[in-house]
Amino acid sequence: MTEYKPQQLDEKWQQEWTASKAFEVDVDPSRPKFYALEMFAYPSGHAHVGHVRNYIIGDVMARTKRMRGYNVLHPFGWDAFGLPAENAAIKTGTHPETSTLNNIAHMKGQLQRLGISYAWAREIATCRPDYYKFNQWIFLKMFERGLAYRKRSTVNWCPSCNTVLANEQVIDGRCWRCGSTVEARDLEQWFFRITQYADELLKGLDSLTEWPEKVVVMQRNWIGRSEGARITFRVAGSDQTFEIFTTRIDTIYGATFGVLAPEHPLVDRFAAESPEPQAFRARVAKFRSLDREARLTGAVEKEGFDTGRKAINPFTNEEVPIWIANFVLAEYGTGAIMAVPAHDDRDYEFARKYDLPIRIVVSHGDQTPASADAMTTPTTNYGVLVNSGPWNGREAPAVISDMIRDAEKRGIGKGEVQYRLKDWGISRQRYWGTPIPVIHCEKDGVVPVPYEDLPVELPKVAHFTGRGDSPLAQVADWVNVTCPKCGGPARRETDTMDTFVDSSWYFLRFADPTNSELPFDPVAAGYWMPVDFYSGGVEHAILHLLYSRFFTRVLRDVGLVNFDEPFTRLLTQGMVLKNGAVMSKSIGNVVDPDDMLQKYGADALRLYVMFVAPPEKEVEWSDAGLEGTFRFVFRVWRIVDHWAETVGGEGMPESSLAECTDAERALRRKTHDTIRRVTTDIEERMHLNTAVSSLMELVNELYSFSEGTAHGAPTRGEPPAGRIERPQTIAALREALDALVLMIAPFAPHTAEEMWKMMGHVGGLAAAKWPSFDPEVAKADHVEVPVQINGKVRARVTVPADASEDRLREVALSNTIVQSHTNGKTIRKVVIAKGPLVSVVVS
RNA sequence: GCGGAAGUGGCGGAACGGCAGACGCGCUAGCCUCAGGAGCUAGUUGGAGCAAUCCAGUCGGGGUUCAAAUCCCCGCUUCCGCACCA
Repeated sequence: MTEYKPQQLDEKWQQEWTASKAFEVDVDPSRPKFYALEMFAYPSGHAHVGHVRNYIIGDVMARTKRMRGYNVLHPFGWDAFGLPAENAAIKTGTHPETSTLNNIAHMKGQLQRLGISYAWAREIATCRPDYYKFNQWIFLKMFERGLAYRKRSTVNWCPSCNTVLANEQVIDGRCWRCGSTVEARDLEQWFFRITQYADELLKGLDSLTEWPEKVVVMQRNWIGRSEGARITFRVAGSDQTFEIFTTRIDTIYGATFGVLAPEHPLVDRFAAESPEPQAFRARVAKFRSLDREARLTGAVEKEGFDTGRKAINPFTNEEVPIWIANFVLAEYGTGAIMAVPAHDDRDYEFARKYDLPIRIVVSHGDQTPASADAMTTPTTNYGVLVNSGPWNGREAPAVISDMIRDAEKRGIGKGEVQYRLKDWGISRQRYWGTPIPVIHCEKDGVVPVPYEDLPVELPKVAHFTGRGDSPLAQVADWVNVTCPKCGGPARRETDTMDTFVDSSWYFLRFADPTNSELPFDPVAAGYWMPVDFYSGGVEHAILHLLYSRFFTRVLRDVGLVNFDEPFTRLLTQGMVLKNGAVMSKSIGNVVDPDDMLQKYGADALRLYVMFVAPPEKEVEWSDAGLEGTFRFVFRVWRIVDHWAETVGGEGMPESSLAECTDAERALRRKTHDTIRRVTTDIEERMHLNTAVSSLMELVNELYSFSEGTAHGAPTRGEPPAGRIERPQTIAALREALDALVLMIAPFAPHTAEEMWKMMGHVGGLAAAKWPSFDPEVAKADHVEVPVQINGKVRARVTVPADASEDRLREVALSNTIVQSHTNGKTIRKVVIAKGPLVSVVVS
């Protein structure tokens, strides 16, 4: 018996694949393409099994599709810019570039030891000038189109990372990366106008039928479209006005006060005009800080004060008080609202607290309280309007569009759509990122760097302090330049780009990773894109995936691509836990794949990770489970080794089903049944766990079948003797073993390659064809059909698998057990159901 | 509060309205072995029975159907996302 040494097989075949460039590909319009991609990696230093689960999932898909005849692009790269490397530099003095390149080298080795079939010739790293040059190129295109712009604004500032965060990067008032409490700061920032694509990004979600519903919903909520109206209120006794946004204009007759956000522009004017400006401002300031504090802790106490000013409701013409309160958000809508306490939870809470008037204007029949005083909770559903002048008796939603039309006619408002989505702030006051390619000239202002001067390369900075401003500001000979327009003295922009810019288009770069003129060749991208199968963590459900959809549309408008959606099918893989927690260095529960490779080899590890649960589910790591799949690979190895000499070879002996014994027919049937199941489990359902279990069943069947032959099943130290002469037996075994080896290859590629050779085949597995499914064989043999009487299975009958329904009915009813149950009763119905199953109904 | 997903053995999980618990882990017994944390065979939802077999059973309660883990309604629980978005 040939000894099974997984570690040696890993090494042997990995070298072979590299030498033969087995996974490198070129554009080939004559073949169907398949683009399999896993979210690229941040080079943190070491990949743990949680990370590699994702790469194995993608590799199973890529290897399967390759054997199915597709021209498969399966590349990998590094999301190499980012704060951790810079923070490490501050701590240890190692330059971010040095540590990043070291980390990449180590992690690349890990992935290669796992046997992931990447086209390494296409490897990219975002920190290389040949990559980030095109971040800058795309930035300039966006600048030309007004999609990149600069504005002063209050931003989220992380005091620990010393940089700005996008709204998406603030979670519960804390930095997504380090968990520090985020502060507000006023800074000049660069923004990408993603809001211009808000509606398109929202509508595009409908076409993403192969994305998890959950991710689509999260994006839809994030974009947060709401239809309503913008209505102008005049301030009584002045020419000042302010606008409010509402989705419930039907309740406007119940607006008993107005509320401004503390940051609303009118607040400063009110303060200035008030008798005691100082006191006024102090109160506002309190709400501003309160607002922020409240949002951090989640303890939300609504507070506010009456400005003493009145607003005129343009529908009722009555004067209502204007308040300032912490619960109105400056960033959303117009930063001001009409408060309708009878029909809005927040307004109701506020009105009760400060004893403001409540007026019911929507009736819900019996449910409606007799008076506002009797009201205990606001009613927020649509209903019939009351106390609403000419609109009484009308009903929402129909009345809403009529009221908007009326407001438009009278010039006091208009219908409007609001989005929760904000423009994307991309400026970061850090070193390790893409320099923003603009120059600030005293005379010409903001001047874009000319295309021919790209890339603007990062200068080598020797010293990292981690204080305040961008480290780039201290590199004088880099910062001080001449203006490209006037030749006068000028300074470079010293902020760098958010690293999410890097990851918003990298999937396109893989189509043409060495292009020095353009981000990528449109023809190459046209062939490979869109990504057919994309997998990664659900933590990127909003940020990365939304930005990538945005960039794809921008590049479409620039003329580089001709499609809208970059990722056809998305799989969000679940995390791997150890002792109930996500693996992390600080908890000390990291499972290093290299330890597992040492002990069991790549194939057992790959099989285990695929088998333990469906890919999208979270899993708990188990050493015992890994032992189990190791035993399985060993079991496969032994059965192949046992028979290779006896039944191996190319071609297939003559064998018709009719000549087969029952056992041979059963094995052939199992083989084809397994082919069907494994193929659909991988390609259609993405149930990689059940694909593996089907293969285990086939192996079990092979052992049972072997028991029935003169050679027996493989046991330790008993090599099979002699040859099998019967062609039907050879055919059944060879067919089953070939199919097994081929289908296990995506999961256990090293072992499969070796077994393929043992079976006497020439040429590697990548070039071999996936076994083909024969439905005739799959349904051969007799089948046992259960017979149900009044919903309960009472008997089983055996019929040829191709028996007609009439024949099946006849056999079932003649069965003795069935007859004992139906004896003397009227048979009302006999149904032949799929399954198959005979269902008899008696009275 | 709003939105989403899900509740099946000791455990991970199977079952695209048709024999519930495939496959694996763990456990039990036997075989083999100098030995085994190796291998092979059998068993493993609960209850009754020597047994063939029977009864109950997929969070709880109703319903649709010849047939429900699966579809519908009500309730409970868990996980996840958003969270003062007007």
